[in-house]
Amino acid sequence: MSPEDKVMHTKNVKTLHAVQSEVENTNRIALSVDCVIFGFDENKLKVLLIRSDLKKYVGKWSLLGDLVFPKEDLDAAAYRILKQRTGLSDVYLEQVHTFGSVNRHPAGRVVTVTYCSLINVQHHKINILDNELHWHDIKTVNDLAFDHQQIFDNCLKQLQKRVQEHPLGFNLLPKKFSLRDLQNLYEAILDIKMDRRNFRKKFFTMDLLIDLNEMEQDAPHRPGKLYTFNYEKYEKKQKKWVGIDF
Amino acid sequence: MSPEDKVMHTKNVKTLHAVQSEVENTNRIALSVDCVIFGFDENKLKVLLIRSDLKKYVGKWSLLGDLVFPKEDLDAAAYRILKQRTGLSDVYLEQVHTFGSVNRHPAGRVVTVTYCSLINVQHHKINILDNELHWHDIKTVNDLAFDHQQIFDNCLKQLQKRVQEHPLGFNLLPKKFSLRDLQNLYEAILDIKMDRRNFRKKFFTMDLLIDLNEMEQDAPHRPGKLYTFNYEKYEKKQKKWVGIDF
DNA sequence: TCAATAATGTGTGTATTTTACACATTAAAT
DNA sequence: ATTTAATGTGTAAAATACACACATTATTGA
Repeated sequence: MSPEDKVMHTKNVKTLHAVQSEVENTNRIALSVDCVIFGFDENKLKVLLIRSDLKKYVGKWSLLGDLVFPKEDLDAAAYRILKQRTGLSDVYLEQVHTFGSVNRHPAGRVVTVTYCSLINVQHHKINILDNELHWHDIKTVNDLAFDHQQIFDNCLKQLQKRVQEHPLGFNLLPKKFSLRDLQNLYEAILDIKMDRRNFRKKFFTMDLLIDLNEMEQDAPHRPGKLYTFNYEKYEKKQKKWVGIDF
Repeated sequence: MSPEDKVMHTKNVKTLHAVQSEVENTNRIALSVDCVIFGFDENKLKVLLIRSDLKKYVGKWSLLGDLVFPKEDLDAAAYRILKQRTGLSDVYLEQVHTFGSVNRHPAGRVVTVTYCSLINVQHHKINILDNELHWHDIKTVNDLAFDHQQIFDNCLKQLQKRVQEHPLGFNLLPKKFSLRDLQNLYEAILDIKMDRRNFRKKFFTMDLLIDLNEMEQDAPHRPGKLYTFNYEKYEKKQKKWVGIDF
């Protein structure tokens, strides 16, 4: 060990007190969570937005968020927002990215942890009576307040990727759905058209849908069969995962 | 607009001042970044760790991190750590996840944004003279300080996934490398064995390696050809990306 | 210098997966 | 009963992934 090493090492051991003072003093920053809440309605992917609560951004829409309380876990804060704004618990929620540019918020330094949430629009339609909250077709979303456009774009991109690798999409559908519903969902999320026969074949081959032996009701034409996703079976099977491709 | 809307809307508009007071008052939290710095040496994937600087965790190893300054971007803070600890700039760095359990840090509430960095060990070997810093074979990493084991596991898992989808791995290799080097790298990261012929075929088919018409020097046996990654070509080609599979 | 060694470098056949594509069937609406 | 608009199904071709064996080359050391 060289002399410098000893110095470095000694210098580097801190008492808990020393660290506490760093943590408690000037180095603190406001922390928020912002939720990108997706829904699927009328065969369109939608996102729940609220009118901005800041004068500077009046007229603009923004994501749903709030400051994190000092004694609140990050995920808990995100769930709090969701519960507050949609009335729903037990929804799909996943952290996506943290945005922390110094000047991203006009009120001062606010670092925000962003979450992606997928909910079944049917389940909470009753809670959305006021029009400060609104479901926006993702294709029309633009010019959000703060850096929320960037956050939204980032989140949508991640959703598009993850929905192909994990069975997230079902969170956006009713428990019982037709294959047409499922395909419409994927087409809306990925913004592409797919071949109906190949799409069905894919999901049948996966063997993760339970045929409920029920039919759609009130279909304008020939009703399709209803399915539900077999989460139990999915959990059990671990996917082979090697495949370099870029 | 209905009467309720007006009320809600009005209620929700805050002056910048009101928000500023929220941001400035009690709701502030210490924020840190932690870097999981990977290297590749002796055909093993390694991670750079430092002896814990807290008495409570004395003897344990921890990731490289520091508090974020109030006027410092998150990424800038991560780069600062990297520069400080490895002497390197212009390295691969990517945000991975933010950990914010209330009790994750003994000194109080500290939320940490974690980053994954990939560096070429050769480039900085000279900088690592003191022994408070050490490269650990990832297979022997366990029982880190704080929640750093969880952070490390999370980061490794993400690396394993991303290295298959993007050309990250080359950041861990010298500019010139043999196909054997490349295969060793993938085998070390993914912790699997691969068929040499198929591995080569894969990369040749991708057509993203530039044959330098040079040979390895000082190989103990027959030397292999040297290649370099064609970033320019890679940037240009956008990958087809649809393939539901879970 | 020559034999032994230990790696590099290459090709083919098979299985699996993806893609393109068309027609019969069913229930609802008129 | 006819029309309508959807559901439901199969097959051939192409592309990709996988398993697998032998000749070649530079180094080493006898």
